[in-house]
This record gives sequence, structure tokens and C-alpha cells, in this order.
Amino acid sequence: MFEVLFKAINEKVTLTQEEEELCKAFFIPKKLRKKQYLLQQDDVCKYTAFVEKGAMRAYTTDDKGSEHIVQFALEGWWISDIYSFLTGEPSIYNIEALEDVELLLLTRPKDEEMLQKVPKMERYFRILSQKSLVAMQRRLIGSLSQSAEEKYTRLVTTYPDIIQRVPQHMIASYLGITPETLSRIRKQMSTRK
Amino acid sequence: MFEVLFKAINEKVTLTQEEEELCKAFFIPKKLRKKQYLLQQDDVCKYTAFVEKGAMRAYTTDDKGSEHIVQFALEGWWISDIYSFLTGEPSIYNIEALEDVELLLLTRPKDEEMLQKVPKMERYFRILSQKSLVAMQRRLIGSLSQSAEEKYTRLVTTYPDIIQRVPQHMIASYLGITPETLSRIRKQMSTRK
DNA sequence: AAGTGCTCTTGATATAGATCAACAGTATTT
DNA sequence: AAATACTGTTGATCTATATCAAGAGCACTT
Repeated sequence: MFEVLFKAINEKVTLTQEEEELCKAFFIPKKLRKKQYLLQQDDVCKYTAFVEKGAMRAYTTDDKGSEHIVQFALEGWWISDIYSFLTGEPSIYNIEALEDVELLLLTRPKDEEMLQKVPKMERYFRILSQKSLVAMQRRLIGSLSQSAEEKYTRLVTTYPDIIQRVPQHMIASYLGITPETLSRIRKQMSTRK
Repeated sequence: MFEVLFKAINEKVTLTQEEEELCKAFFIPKKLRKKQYLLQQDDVCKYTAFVEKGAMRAYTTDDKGSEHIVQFALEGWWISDIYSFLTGEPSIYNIEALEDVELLLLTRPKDEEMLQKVPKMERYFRILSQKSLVAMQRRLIGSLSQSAEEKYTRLVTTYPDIIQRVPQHMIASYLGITPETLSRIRKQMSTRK
């Protein structure tokens, strides 16, 4: 149940056996079936979720009704709307299960309590957010400077597992291009080499 | 010298007088003249900088030679290439003073030492990176879903001070559009209302 | 086994924004 | 005070990608 979580955490900080046990108490295990939602637009994000198994996505819908995927999360990743989670403001995101998933949830009070009792977790989350920030910066620069094909190629090489498990039109939405364009690009790439 | 810094920190965590004094010792004050660089592409980012006074920018140059601005930093902001700073890998960014600036620098060892001695700073940086992450997500979604005009309008309303102090072609670069397009957009907007 | 959704593909056409080029003000430097 | 470098504007043309529309292949459901 907690294997993936502590494996992930211990890559960044080293928890003692006691600390691990302490932490466990704060998480709420939760299963979702494919297509179920952890969070819907305009609700407050009550949980930060760690994905033990399965795949999820976070996306917004803009005024014209088109979806934009902010993040995918496979096993070993965290997903939530931190802004809404921390401020209590309604969220602009939807978080949906793309497969049957097993999650470990933290509520706001549990999160705070855990940071109090296990200060190493403060460090863990600092490192984690800095890492996400770096990745997000890269993605932004990519979206400003790269062609649709370059963006796709980079995604394929950095996260091949996502390509395998997620429908193509969602990949397109993540990259900020239309499904049609992605389809044409893939065709080109395949006939070319 | 440290007014802006501690004002910024105390908005997120509360430091005692002793803690403030402790912290001070870790920072290296540094002045740069307009157009001087704190970091150049391919060098390792040795410092994380807090801007006490002035304005800076971080940018990359892509294969085709065009510049993409990742971040501006006015007084009260932090700037660095965290990735290079934390890993010791060469940086892909340039960090340049846009005006004469007064900085407070942290080296890697000083940073670690400070986190050890003043654990509240761990919390401060965690909160700070989460906030930056949220802002970065917003900017990404904007860049995927908004028209050039919408992006510009949003920048004007969220950071009016940046617009005042930074040349227009850099604003364009930050938004991921050409200077010509920005010029035309501004003209349109002004004649329209 | 037929029906109803998804998911992806392909074609025709439209468009926002890029690129290239020239020029005019303003600052900075010498 | 002249020279040189920035910065922003405007026009003409080009291009990557979007949009609209139709159809084909699967895969669940009943």
C-alpha cells in the first residue's frame, strides 16, 4: 500500500522506521475507478494525492470550451491543485482518473500536522516543488520556442510511458496542439524514417 | 540592506530577532551595474540571488538564436537557475541586470548551512517554490490557451510595474511573441478604446 | 449482432502571428 | 556635437497550425 510512496520519499530524504510509521497515519487510502473525479472545477481542492497505482490527469476548460491538460500523474507522482489546496479558493482544475487508481490522500490539517511532527517532510516537499518548478519552466520554454513536432518528440523521449498509456488526443491537449495536427505529425514522422 | 529580504520572508514565516541575525551572516551582498551578468549560459549557477533593488531577467537563447525570457525579478523577488544551482550542471540560462541592482547572494553551502541552523527557512523556501510553481502553471496554461493580446493584457494587469520598467521587446520575448506583433497589438488596443 | 460512443485519420480552407525589410525617434558613447 | 547603438513602428508577404467536415475502425453496451 505504501511501498511506492516511501520509495519516492527516500530518494530525496532519509526517513527512519519510526518516521515512516508516523507518516503513514496521516494518509487516507482511496481507490477510484476510471473516469471518476478527485476534484471538479469550482470545488475546493481538499486533497493532495499521491498515486500508488494507475494514471490521472489535471485539466482546465477555457471559455471556448477547450480542455488544457496541466499535468499527468502516473504511479509515484503527486497530483492536486496546490493553489486551491493551500488557499481554500475554488479550483479551476478537474482531476480525473484515466485508469482505475489507488491513491494516498492528505487533507490540509493532516498535511500540516505531518510537517510539524516529521520536519523532514518539509524538506521533502521543498525539494519536490523545486523539481516540479524546474520541469514546468522547461515545458514553458518549450511551448514558447518549439514547433509542434519538437514538443511531441521531446515528450516521447522524456516520458515514453505517458505516450503508451494515454489517448492521443490528450497528448495533443497537453502539448497545446489539436488532435488533427498531432495525427498529421505522427504520420509525417513515420513515413519520413 | 536587508529590509526588503526580511519583509518578504516575514510574510510567509515568522522569524525571531535572533533567527534574522543568524540568517544575515549567510548572505553575500553584491552590486551589479546595468547589463552585467550574474550567470552566463554554460556556467554553473553558483548563487541564488535575492533582489533588494533594481531589476533582472533570466533568459535562454535557442538554436535559432532567439531569446526567451523565463523570468523577470524586481525588488523582493528571488532569481537563479535552481536546477543548475542544486545539481551543479551547467546552466542553460543567462541572468542579467536590467538596471543597476543590489543583490543578496547565497552559495550552495551557505544555503544548506542556513537551512540546518534555521529550519524555518526550509518552510519558507517550500512555500515560496509552491507559489512559483502555481504562477508558472498559470503562465503555461495562458501560453497554451490565450491569444497574444490576452496574454499581454493579463501581464499588464498582474505585473503593471514590469511593463513600466522593461523594454517592450523583452515583454514580447517573455510572452513568446515577436516585438512587431506586440507593437501592433498595443496600437490596436489604444485606437479601439 | 446491432447499436452507440470513442478515437484517430484525412482533406479543404482559414487565420493569427512570424518573417523580412525599411525607417524614425531616442539614448548613449566618444 | 556627431556618431553609434537601442527601441519601437509600419507595411508586405509567408507559414504553421487551427478549424470545419466527413468517414473509418474499434470497443463497450444491451
